Amino acid sequence: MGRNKIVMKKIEDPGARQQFYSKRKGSIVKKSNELGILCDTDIALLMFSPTGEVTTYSSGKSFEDIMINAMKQPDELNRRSYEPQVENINTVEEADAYKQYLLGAMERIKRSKAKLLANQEFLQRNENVAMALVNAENVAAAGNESSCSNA
Amino acid sequence: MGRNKIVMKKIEDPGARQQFYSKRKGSIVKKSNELGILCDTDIALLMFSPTGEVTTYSSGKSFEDIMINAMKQPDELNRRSYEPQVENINTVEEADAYKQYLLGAMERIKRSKAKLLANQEFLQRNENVAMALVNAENVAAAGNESSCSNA
DNA sequence: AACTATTTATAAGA
DNA sequence: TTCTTATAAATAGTT
Repeated sequence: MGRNKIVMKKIEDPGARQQFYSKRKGSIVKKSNELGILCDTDIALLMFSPTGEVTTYSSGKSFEDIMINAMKQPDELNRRSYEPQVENINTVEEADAYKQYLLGAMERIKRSKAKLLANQEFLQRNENVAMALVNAENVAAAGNESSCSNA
Repeated sequence: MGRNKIVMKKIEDPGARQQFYSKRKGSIVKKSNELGILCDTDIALLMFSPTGEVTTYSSGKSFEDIMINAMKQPDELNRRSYEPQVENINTVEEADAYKQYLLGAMERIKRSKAKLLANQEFLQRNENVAMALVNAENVAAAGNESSCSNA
């Protein structure tokens, strides 16, 4: 959208390419932000500049939260699963870095799960107490007596 | 860009919201594709529709390849690291699903690393052979003799 | 899904 | 780099 139509081909001049990238990146982030707000939905963007600098954008939630949710869903556009294409890891160092990331993620998920289990147990215990109270109430009602307990 | 300016606020009518999402999603994917081509760079998109359907787009490489590369880089826009925000996992089942994903990723990365190490050893061995040949060549040259070998 | 009046994005140029 | 402006594109409302 400008003085001339754009030609869909790599911009060879590095300066012009970087300039183009900066402008367009901004608009895509802007549009994504609008979409996230107007549709109240999760959007995640990840882009590399021509010089290798990473930009992420995520609406509301963190980028990885959105990723985690996506892993639970089938994918509409490209049918690939979210499996690492390991061909793209070119050195043992890169493999190790990714492994470290995964180990960290595992550790966090382990702690998270422990917390969830603890919460579940707590809720279950509360439910048991509630059930006991309801039963006691029923018995009491049947006997036309009433009693209250906060225990 | 239309008959009226847009109001930056959630579209409450579900039908209108879904329609808006479809239109805008298309343009963001289109713009991202253009950016990927014109700048010859990696772009990854992940969006949820208002009804929870996931769309991903990735230029060239697979979505997760781009993710893996991004994990090796500092992030410009949002300073969050790519750590799972475990608050977003609400059930033990979700935690287990994500754990299974991570275990799979670990396994694949392990195999990838083994392959890389094997390749490195192979290259190292070849380099040793090459060095030996070069040395032999130098010795031969010093003695003004020449010999060829394809071994 | 198609049509347009308008708004928005943006390619070139300053 | 930032601003300006002519023009291309996107798109809101409508059908």
